[in-house]
Amino acid sequence: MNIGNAARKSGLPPKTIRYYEEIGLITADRASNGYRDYSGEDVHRLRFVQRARSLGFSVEECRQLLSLYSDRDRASADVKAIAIDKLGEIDRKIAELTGLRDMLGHLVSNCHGDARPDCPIIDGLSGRTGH
Amino acid sequence: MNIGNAARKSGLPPKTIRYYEEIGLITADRASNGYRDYSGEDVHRLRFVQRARSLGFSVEECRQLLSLYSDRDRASADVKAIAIDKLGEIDRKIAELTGLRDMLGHLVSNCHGDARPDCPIIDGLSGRTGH
DNA sequence: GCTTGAGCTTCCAGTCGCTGGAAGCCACAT
DNA sequence: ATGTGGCTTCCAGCGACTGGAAGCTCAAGC
Repeated sequence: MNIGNAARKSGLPPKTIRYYEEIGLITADRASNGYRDYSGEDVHRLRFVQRARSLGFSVEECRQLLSLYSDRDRASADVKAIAIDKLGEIDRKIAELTGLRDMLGHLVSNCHGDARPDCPIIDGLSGRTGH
Repeated sequence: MNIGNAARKSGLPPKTIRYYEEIGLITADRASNGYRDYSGEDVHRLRFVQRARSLGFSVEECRQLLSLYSDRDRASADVKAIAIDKLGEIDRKIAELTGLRDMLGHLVSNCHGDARPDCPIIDGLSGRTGH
């Protein structure tokens, strides 16, 4: 199967698939004409990576997960450990963004937003509290 | 004031301050020995950018905000528009991360996490539902 | 058989926002 | 005089792609 097909089936752009090969994440066979040739299993791995990436795993984590995925004898605990780490990271990120949202939301709601130059958002950013 | 001092007062590393100068965000005077020389107002701007960056504004947005910050006659509505955009972006990001968290959390809680190779996380990523 | 267009190949460069390191100048203390 | 630390410049690299150029291959239409 050509790269375009594999791209359609995996949900990854061809460029990205070539990049993954370049960094040694998922390498394909080559046909006699030099084209990359993807098997069903290759596509499976590509989709696996696509899903893992969209779940926030880094490419390096995908590499780990792929090797765990291929290892029929690995313990589920190994996988769970990685996933739990990731979960904590996501939680931290959500908390950070929520704090950020509250602060910015506060600034926005205090800004009258008209033609006058007086602006609590700018004041807040500049460190002046306005009190 | 030397760059090290400005760095301490603004909360930005010297490297970052030089980078900001390189991209024309905040440029400092030069002393006779070639050292960058920061005024109190410069430090104010640096801290302004530091805060805006930590609130999730991109460097380009900081550039806009800085020009609005320096413009005594701009309308607060101009600033508010940028901030509201950013707020929507942050909300979208939070929603995305929350969905992600739920999905990954679901996978994790279904994984027994012991020495057995059977693992719902891997199965979930590979597209097999397990039903 | 020839042309056309799409799809494939490689390689190089750019994105964003820094960050690290090397090489060399400058300032101040001992 | 010597050391130490801070300053300067420039170059390279991070992560994860993405865009573009130049050139090869394939399938279809005439």
